[in-house]
Amino acid sequence: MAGRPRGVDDSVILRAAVEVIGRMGPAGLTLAAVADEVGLVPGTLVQRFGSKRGLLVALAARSVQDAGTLHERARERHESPLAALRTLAVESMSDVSTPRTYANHLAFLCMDLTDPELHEHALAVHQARGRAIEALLRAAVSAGELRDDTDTAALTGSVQTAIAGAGLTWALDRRGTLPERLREEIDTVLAPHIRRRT
Amino acid sequence: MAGRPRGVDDSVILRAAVEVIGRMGPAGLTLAAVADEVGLVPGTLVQRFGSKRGLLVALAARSVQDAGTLHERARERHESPLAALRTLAVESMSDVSTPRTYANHLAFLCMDLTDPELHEHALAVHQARGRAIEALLRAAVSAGELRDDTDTAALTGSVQTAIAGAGLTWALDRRGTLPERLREEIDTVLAPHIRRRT
DNA sequence: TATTAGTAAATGCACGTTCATTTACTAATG
DNA sequence: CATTAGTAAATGAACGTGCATTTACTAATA
Repeated sequence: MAGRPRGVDDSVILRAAVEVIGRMGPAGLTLAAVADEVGLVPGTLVQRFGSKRGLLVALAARSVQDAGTLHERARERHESPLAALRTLAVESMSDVSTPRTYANHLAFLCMDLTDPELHEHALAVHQARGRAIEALLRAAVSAGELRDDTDTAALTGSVQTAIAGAGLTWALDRRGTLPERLREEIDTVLAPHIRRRT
Repeated sequence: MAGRPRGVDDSVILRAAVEVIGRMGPAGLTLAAVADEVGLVPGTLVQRFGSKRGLLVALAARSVQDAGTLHERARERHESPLAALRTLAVESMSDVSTPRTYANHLAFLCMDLTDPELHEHALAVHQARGRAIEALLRAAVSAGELRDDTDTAALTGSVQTAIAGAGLTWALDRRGTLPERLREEIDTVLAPHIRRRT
């Protein structure tokens, strides 16, 4: 026997939480703020997720899923592997609109890093992205976009630190747009391995 | 004229605050925690810094000073410019001992980024480091360690994102030590510009 | 003794959480 | 078909806690 149907889906609540984090930062992520965003009351969120921490765990779990689908989509595109790589980097930041938004999301990520269970999820996201990047780099080698002697594993690490560094420095100096900065840094890292046109 | 002398200096309190941030993260940075660390009582800190935010501002101001002196020291060393650059990067992280510690400090930095006044300080630190890096890069060109045609301004940006990225990815995957990771990333960025031995 | 540093207790606020109650729906039953 | 029982979702008003801040007081110097 079904009871009263849910007014808002879990996914809507989690999206709202992401929104709140971007606007208010981790300290502003209160159950009241999230509940307000979706037209519920704080206690309801506790009942549905068990606790505030339960909501955070659900949020982290969703991030892992998202990272996976992002990977899928990037591979399905019919662009060149390197173009797909740049797109992947930019789209993985779809929640970020301003430097402050990025700073808030980053602060939240850091908060996760101090909690064992949440760190597991954050690491999973990071590794999923790493695998996606390396797959695209390999494809780029196969497609002749990168030199044959490219160490794709090492280059993957460089690309990831470039992406992370671009975001953080952008949050600090606030120059230009994030997509610009990401593309710049990625291209700089890739440059030595780009295959010259024959 | 002067009344009762202060039992603990401001600098000691600020150092304690840094310590607490590293251990507990921004959320754990309470006046009680800091006061406890130095053997005072929360109310005293409010009286001395005006408010909790006052303490944060003082902390940010001290970071700006520190960044400057770090620059000075790096230039005074009798090492090669590139060696000094690597040392500068490592020593600018002297408060960081574990990935978690770094994550906590980073989260605190991000917190600052959402406050206009604190962001000013954080930006000043970032720019001071940028100037130090560029000075060392220029010196490296003069000393023949880097190629003459090196675009030191552009390379400065790359080095800064490499440093930032190395820290963040290290906090995520927790592989190796931070100094190792920093040196690795910096060397990768510098590699294309290193002058071959004659 | 005048002045400043420090304390201890009190205040007020924001937050997560709990719980009795109400609402909205489904599934039996006559 | 109309009615009733059953159930899950949501509410709103508590409650307790942890925190920054205030206030009245004490301690230590010059």
